Amino acid sequence: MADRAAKSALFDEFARAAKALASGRRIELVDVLANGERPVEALAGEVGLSVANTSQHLQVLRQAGLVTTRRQGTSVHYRLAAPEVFELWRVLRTVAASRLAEVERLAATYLGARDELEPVTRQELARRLRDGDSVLVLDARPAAEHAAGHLPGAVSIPIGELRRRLAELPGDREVVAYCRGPYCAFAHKAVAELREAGFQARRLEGGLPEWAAAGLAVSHA
Amino acid sequence: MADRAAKSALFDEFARAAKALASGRRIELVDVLANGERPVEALAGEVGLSVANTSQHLQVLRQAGLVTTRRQGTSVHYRLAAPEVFELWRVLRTVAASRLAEVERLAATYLGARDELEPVTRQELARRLRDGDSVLVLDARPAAEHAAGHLPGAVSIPIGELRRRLAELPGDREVVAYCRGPYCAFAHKAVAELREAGFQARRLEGGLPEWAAAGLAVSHA
DNA sequence: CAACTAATCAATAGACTAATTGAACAGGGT
DNA sequence: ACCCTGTTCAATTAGTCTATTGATTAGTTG
Repeated sequence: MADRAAKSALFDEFARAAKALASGRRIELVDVLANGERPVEALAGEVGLSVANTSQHLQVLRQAGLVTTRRQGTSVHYRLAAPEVFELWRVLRTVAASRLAEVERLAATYLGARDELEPVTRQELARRLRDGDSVLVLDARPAAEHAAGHLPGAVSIPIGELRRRLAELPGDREVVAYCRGPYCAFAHKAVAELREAGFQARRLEGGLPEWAAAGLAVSHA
Repeated sequence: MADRAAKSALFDEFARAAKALASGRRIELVDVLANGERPVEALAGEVGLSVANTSQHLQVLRQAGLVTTRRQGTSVHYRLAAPEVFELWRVLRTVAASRLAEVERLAATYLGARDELEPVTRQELARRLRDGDSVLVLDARPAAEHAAGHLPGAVSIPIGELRRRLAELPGDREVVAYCRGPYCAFAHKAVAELREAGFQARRLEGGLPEWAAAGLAVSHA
């Protein structure tokens, strides 16, 4: 039947969207973009590729409808085309993490001995913030991502600046650090550095995108 | 930093799972498998490929952890490795459908003038079944999929047999037909044939997997 | 045990695809 | 005009992907 051709074409189109995510670099880009829009040059820096190459990857994502752009002056800002795109990435990593032992192993390599310490759940942190509990929330992401949205009351200290800005932190409050998500190393590193310096510190489960997706308050101030 | 290599390896691993879905034929396989386990030969028939080729595609899915197998006698039955795999396919098609105009166009080509008639919502059908409302639920999928699980009280009439089995249907009850999901043509065709024959017929929104994922009762009797 | 069935494997042809780089180009800002 | 940021192009290199064929393994049946 002619149906076969039509059906194939339709499912190939779905495959196109999957193909856009069939590259580690493009997934990294989506992971960063889940934290807010960024211009190409910044994205290139984040994933460690040339601007030209990053631009190519972004075109692939755009043609698959996963990201859109906004021109501001001379720069072009990319962002996820819809919240479902983050959802797609979230489900993808869930499936991969639960099905591929390899992911577990590589995550441990990259993030360090994972979960040596239980992370703080979103629910718990939300409750403590609501109750005015004494806790310092630390945003370990780059300043631009903090500016695009962050946890209420969070202090922005990009991971690279943490060591020389330790003095800014009060020693008597527990620190809860967060970053881009479960596969971002910033918060892990921050916690390690803080504990080494004698602070009481823990990591938040997930990152800002997960916090926002859970419907919790995001501050833009 | 050495971090880059570790990070790349980790995200490449996520990409592996996406790559498994980066083929229209493999997505078709997942779509069928969401309706219950099937042996290789049956799957080959469904997607219109040779058994050997189908087996190859299934290996790709298995290595990505999306499906698992069970040997029964001489045949090997494949099934989705976890409910999240269906969820992944569901989100993927949602993203693709809302972002790619092309999908809309191709879906119309394959399924025919889509939604000439509003489909019955799951909620509405569930209520009518609960209330003992007069409705005939018709399962247009192959008998094997019906056997693997179906809507409560549904009558199994595979689309290919419908025309010569019209006499079995009572003329005084509305017929609600369903199949594998929103991109399966069986229910569309069934409704067209039924209406042509003078029946009052509508399509259920989504198919069995969506019904099950919504937590509604699935009968195996 | 031989014959048979279902599925997988191995090898391969052929056709594409993908990632990347550097240079040229375009749009907007100063 | 000239600079900046991105995009596009052309070219290179290195695969990858699909589908096919024929051989092979695992399990069943007479």
